[in-house]
Amino acid sequence: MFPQDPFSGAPDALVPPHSGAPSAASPLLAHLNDEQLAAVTLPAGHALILAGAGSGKTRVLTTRIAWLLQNGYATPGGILAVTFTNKAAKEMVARLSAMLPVNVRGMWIGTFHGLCNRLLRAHHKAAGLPQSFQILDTQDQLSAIKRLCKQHNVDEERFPPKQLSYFIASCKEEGMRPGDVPTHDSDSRKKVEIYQLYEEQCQREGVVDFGELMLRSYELLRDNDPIREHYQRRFQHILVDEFQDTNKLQYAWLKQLAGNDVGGRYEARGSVIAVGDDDQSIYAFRGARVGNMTDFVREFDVQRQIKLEQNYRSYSNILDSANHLISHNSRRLGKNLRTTQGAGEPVRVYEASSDLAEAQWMVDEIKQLVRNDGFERKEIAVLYRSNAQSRVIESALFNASVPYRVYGGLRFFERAEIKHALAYLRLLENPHDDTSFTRVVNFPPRGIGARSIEVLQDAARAAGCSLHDAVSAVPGKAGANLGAFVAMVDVLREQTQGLNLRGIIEQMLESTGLVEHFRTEKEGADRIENLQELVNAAESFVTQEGFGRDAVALPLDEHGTPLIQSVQSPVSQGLDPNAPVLDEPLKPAVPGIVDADTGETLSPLAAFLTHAALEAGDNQAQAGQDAVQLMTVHASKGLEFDCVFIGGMEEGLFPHENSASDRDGLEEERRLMYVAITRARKRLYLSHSQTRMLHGQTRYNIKSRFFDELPEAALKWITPKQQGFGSYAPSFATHSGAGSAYGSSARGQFGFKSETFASPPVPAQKAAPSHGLRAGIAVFHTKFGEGKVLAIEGTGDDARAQVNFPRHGTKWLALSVAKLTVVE
DNA sequence: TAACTTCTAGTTTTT
DNA sequence: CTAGAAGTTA
Repeated sequence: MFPQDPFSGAPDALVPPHSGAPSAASPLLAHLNDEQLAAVTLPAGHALILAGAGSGKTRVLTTRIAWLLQNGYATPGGILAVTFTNKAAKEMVARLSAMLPVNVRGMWIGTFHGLCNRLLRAHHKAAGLPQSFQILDTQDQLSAIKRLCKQHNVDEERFPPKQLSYFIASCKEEGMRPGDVPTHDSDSRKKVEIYQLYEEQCQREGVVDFGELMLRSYELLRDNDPIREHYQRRFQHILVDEFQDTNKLQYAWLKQLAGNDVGGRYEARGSVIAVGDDDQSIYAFRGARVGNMTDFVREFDVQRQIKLEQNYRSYSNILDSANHLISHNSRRLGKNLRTTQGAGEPVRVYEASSDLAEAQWMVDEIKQLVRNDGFERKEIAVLYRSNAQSRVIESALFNASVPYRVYGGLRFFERAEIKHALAYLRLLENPHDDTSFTRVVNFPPRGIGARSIEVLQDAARAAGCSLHDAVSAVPGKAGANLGAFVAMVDVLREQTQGLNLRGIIEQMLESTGLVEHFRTEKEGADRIENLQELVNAAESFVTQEGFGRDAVALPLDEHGTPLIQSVQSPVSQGLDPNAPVLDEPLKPAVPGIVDADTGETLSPLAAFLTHAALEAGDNQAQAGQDAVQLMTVHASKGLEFDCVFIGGMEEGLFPHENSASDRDGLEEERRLMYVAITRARKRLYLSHSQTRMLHGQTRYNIKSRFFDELPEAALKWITPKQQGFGSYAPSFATHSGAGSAYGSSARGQFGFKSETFASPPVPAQKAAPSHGLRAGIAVFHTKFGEGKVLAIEGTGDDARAQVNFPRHGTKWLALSVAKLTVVE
């Protein structure tokens, strides 16, 4: 059945039967549908699982692992499961420990970055890093680059640090070191030069950024045969979640773990199972390559592909809408979700006159859903394409006293006061961390200004040492102040020797004067509270899972042979699903990260700092509250709600104007819409608005093209005929007032407005163009003044004109909304 | 050094 | 419009 034995060299006992009915008697496999069962009990070999939204993907992944263990096809140590987010990794661990009464110790389950971190700590020597290297987050990386630019007199106008940071991150994602980056002009040569300098700086300071974490561990595996082969031998079963989101480097990393390039031909040892959904690929903009899915099938010679198309989440009106929409994309692997649930409520579509009116409608609707239909507020989500849209909705909810929660703000470990505290802690670990040094050298203020720091930096560069070591070279008062700072940190380091993590942090908060500083600040109370929260976070980090539970990387001897043989204990032992679950608390008995060469463990402080960098923490408090959930569509991926509102369904917004120009961009927007729709279980509401405040200007948007790609039968337009009155409705009158152009005839403005505003399922009246406009004529707009019509497009409500205004540039205006008069 | 003013740009984002 | 950054002044 298989062209080559994928398990060559592996113990026979680990090979699942290539055929034969799975033991359906197992309670593990109960309640799985045929597709899921097939995926869970896949025979050895590589496989691609196309898991549609709401098809029980996580369940399949975890059950697969449990099944492998239970049947003795794998040992915990032979399993590596990789995800993108900490949340997904945690969920997998949680579900797995609920399924198996055995601890998950021994399995490598984590994010790409988390696993890379573990690998690099264990083999830091081979990777050329200090054991307690620190991790730079995006903020830290940017400030490191800024510092570098200043030092090397880089013109920040021509090379904005933000752009450089993006450039460096992209290079690393492509697997390129400075020497590998093609250069064509002086600009790109300069960028590569800065990239090189940045690398040297990081190396000197003992820090790595997120990209480096991936790239360095990829290179570690690639260039170090014993280490690579050790892990290849160990991980017989590799499972990858959200495979459609992997970038080039992550895929290459997986290939290193799974097998070798043999004379241009790729031979994978273990079994790689990639789970993903090409229709939910929404991160191409940050380097994700959906193409990895087809590459995987080709390069791993994948013999088995399973589609999970049974959806357990949504009613069919919602699902039909999703299917119909996504069918407009080309280049799909092909998948159609189905459900056994009924049609459910139609998808409701609403047209508002303004963004304010749209928000108000949402609030009214939400109140009804809660009051009349008994939905919980936390089961109602409002999704939008871009963050700017949340404001109006927030204020409408606020004014109506509806509790809400906005996702996507600053996260706990990203808060300024927390970053300051962490910087001090880092300096305790590594005095040469110049990024942390500069962050807190004058915070709280201690009379060390920009001038002093400049002098210090020059001295450090001249001596080729860290800022910490260069302090003594700075003369005068500045030098004295700097000396006092360094002495304070050094004393603190002495004082905290032997203290536990909590003690270290409390001592630090005291000695550095951080808490004292915020006591005098007006907004300081919250910050002090957060610092207290940091102590709590450290406390629970030590006592809870996380620190201590993880697998120990097997130490290797100089030939790369494991010093401790992986334990081949009878796996069946303790795997009886009916066995009582041990409820002994997880103790930090075994340190999580061990040096493979020395057996040295990472200090609790270093481990906590790693944790802080890799897991920025939940954003915003009151997570448990019964509050309406507000978030971008991107942030909603992986979540589900009873009721979902998708606002701002307008051309230019969704699909976004920056993406609508090329096909790939538009297809990603469509996938984004697909993700948004499939979040809903029971009710789905779509809305668009005729006018919207954006960048301080009123924009007139026409409704999204995506409406035309939804099945008419599943939709219901609910815009009331009377809607559009009151203060929110833009007047249809011309600039000279309601009376002149249309007149307040017998028809009355009510009748007139209702027809104009209500958006019936379209083509009802396809009357001749009533606007009387054509290209070339001059028009007047109340806001923009006089302009010239360049083009007309569409009919009826969709009609819009491109007008060039001398003062405001060329704009597309929806004629059903914009106040245009023909200039005689 | 800190408070104040002016300027500018403005999708999506995890690790 | 409005947040964040850069520039300016006491």
